[in-house]
Amino acid sequence: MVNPHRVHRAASMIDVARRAGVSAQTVSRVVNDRPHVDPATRARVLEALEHLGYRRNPAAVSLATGRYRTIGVVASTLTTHGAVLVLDGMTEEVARHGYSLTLSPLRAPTLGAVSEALTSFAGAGVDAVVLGVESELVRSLPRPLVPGLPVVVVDGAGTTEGPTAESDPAPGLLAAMTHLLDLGHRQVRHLAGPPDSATAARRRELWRGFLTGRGLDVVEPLVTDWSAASGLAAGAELLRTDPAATAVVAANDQVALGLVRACADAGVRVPDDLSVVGFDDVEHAGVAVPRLSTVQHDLREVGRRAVRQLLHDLGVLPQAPPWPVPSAFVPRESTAPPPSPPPSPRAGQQWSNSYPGTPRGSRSRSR
Amino acid sequence: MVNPHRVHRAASMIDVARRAGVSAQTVSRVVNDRPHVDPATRARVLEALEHLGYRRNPAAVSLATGRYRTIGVVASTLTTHGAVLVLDGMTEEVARHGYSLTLSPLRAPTLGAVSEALTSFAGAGVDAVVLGVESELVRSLPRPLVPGLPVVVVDGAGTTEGPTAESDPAPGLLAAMTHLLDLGHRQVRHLAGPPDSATAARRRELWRGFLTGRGLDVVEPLVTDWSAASGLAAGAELLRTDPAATAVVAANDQVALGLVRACADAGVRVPDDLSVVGFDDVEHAGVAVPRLSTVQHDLREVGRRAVRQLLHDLGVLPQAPPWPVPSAFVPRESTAPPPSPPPSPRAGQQWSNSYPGTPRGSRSRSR
DNA sequence: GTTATCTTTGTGGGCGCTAACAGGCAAACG
DNA sequence: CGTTTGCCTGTTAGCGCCCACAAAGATAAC
Repeated sequence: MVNPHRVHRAASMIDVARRAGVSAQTVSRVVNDRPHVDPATRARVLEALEHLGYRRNPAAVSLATGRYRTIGVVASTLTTHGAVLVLDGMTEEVARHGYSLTLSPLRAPTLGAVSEALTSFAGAGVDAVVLGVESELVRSLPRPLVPGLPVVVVDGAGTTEGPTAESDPAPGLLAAMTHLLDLGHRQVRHLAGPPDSATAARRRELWRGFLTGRGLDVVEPLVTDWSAASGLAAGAELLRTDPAATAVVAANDQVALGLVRACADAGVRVPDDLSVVGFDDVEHAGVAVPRLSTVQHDLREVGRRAVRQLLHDLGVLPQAPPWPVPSAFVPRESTAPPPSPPPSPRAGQQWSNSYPGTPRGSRSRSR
Repeated sequence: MVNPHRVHRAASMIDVARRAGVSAQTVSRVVNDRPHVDPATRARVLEALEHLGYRRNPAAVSLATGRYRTIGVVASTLTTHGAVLVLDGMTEEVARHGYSLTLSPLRAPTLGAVSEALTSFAGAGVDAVVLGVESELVRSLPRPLVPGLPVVVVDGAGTTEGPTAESDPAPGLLAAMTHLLDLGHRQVRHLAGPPDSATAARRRELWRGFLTGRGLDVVEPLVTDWSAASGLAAGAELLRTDPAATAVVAANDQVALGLVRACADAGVRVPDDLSVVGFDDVEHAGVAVPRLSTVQHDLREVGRRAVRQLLHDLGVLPQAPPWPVPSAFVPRESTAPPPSPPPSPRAGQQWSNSYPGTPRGSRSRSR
């Protein structure tokens, strides 16, 4: 026998061609929906395709074309809800165009790990890459990241080269600040994200700019790592050291929720004693006690557009998507007027080493 | 010129072979770390590999070997935190073995969509598949799902064929129930997950079995879709229709948190008036107000083992991982003794059409 | 010293597909 | 009526790698 007996070998183009009485090339044309095939021939080929249950071998296609129809994702971690939403949006969009998504984990958020993941992708079956490393360190990577490999950085605010896939915190955050000021707040603090995060920096500077623009007090923000636990810790410290604050804008919802917890621990009522604003509008924000006023942005859309951006860079899509994706403020229950007429912005009024959890002046909420 | 000038073509084995003065086959042997290569030759090849920055072409390898070193993931949606953790664990484990993960979305949780995703994977560059569709419908798919394609169903409790990748809710859930009974609760209700979810069924039956085993009252659980919103709705209804309940075990944390919100809306204090137990121990459970007592299980580990299971099925790993992954109860603040001596289990004491939000007998918490 | 065995290396073929080109044929044009 | 143009189809030559086998030399066995 010429061909050894193989169990369950999938039908190849040759098999289909044989059955339809045409050449493999014609089958290829039909499969790829290319012109210059006689309708009758096409019908015969389609029948053979169907009958044999033909599925093209992606490895062979990739080998012949040099294209993989795959987009790689380098994500520092899937633990933040935001990253997941972006990923979900990418999955969705990618499927729409017949592409696949390949995940590469990145345990350590170091430069070496990133460029290693990048180069491993470079030669390894990926046409483009989404860099989901929200950290300033991406800036220090040499550009272009990988020659000939389109890369889009998600939320890499401030990178000079090319568009970055991100949502614009300005509309929502500014609306939130305006809302707080309209309510009567003059002491609006910030619980910032990690120092090396471009996203965190963006939100922080928006907050700072707004306050200085109105000539209001800017107290250096406490730093968190985006987590609820660090929000709790930073929140407790803020309550202890800065009793003048009547409102806090947190870097994200988890931090805001941690702060709410810190308030509960300290006997500070939200929103009666302290107004809290989050960022992201995670699912839980809408059902938390109290329901969290927050800034909403469509991270799934960011993921979708990131894919479209890459597909455009690859010449698959004629149009690049617009950037950035907008955001909006969603007022809920965690914001209210300040408890008492705001003290005139004068310094030196801090209690140091007061007991944590000291209850502060409370008055019933009036709306 | 024979070869047209190409920009930036990656080095192939032939290029490496030429530089090292050997044949491509020898390079292949070195690259794949196979024996029967002279140490000196190996060194020369390694040098050439390094110098040319060689990376093997995965498409060519796959074409030649028929293996893809890739595991496909069919996930109904990434919106539940649990699914994300499992995915994260898989990503981690897969990387450890030099495999990749490919994502396939599944918008509609229908039989057709699942088998379509499955067959599309079958011919399309994947050695094995993780089915992350937590729904009974998977049971009704014909077995084997795809001939010659190892498949592992995550949390597909009750499927007869092969091991399913899951955690065992029993230890944690039973400990939680015991904890509630020890506290003095006799009216323990359940807010169940969706009816077509095997996971939800498992938890529900564990709850029911425990109660009937002790001769306690079993009130049919209200149904949710895992979301906080549905937990809020079901929670409100439970508070309205079942005032005898002193404790509720929710299908997951989101539902539990929704219930807590419903309590806040209705003026019911947690845990003073009602004890609440969640399931999953999501990040927010630990900082919620009150901190949620919940059942913790290592979903990342489930993901890791799912991959190892598949790798074992493929003959890559000699040992299959143990199943299931255990769970444990984490008591926190949302559970306390019932507000008053539990009424004797007698029926006919329901208030119908009482006002939602009617405050119920409260007493200060005593621990 | 001769034969068997092992190690080291190379050769040819093929995985399934596509790109580029080459014909054949019909219609359109001058 | 010859030629150009367009459509349809097939041929050839790889893409980069791995498998089976062959061939050489080195070593061991007798």
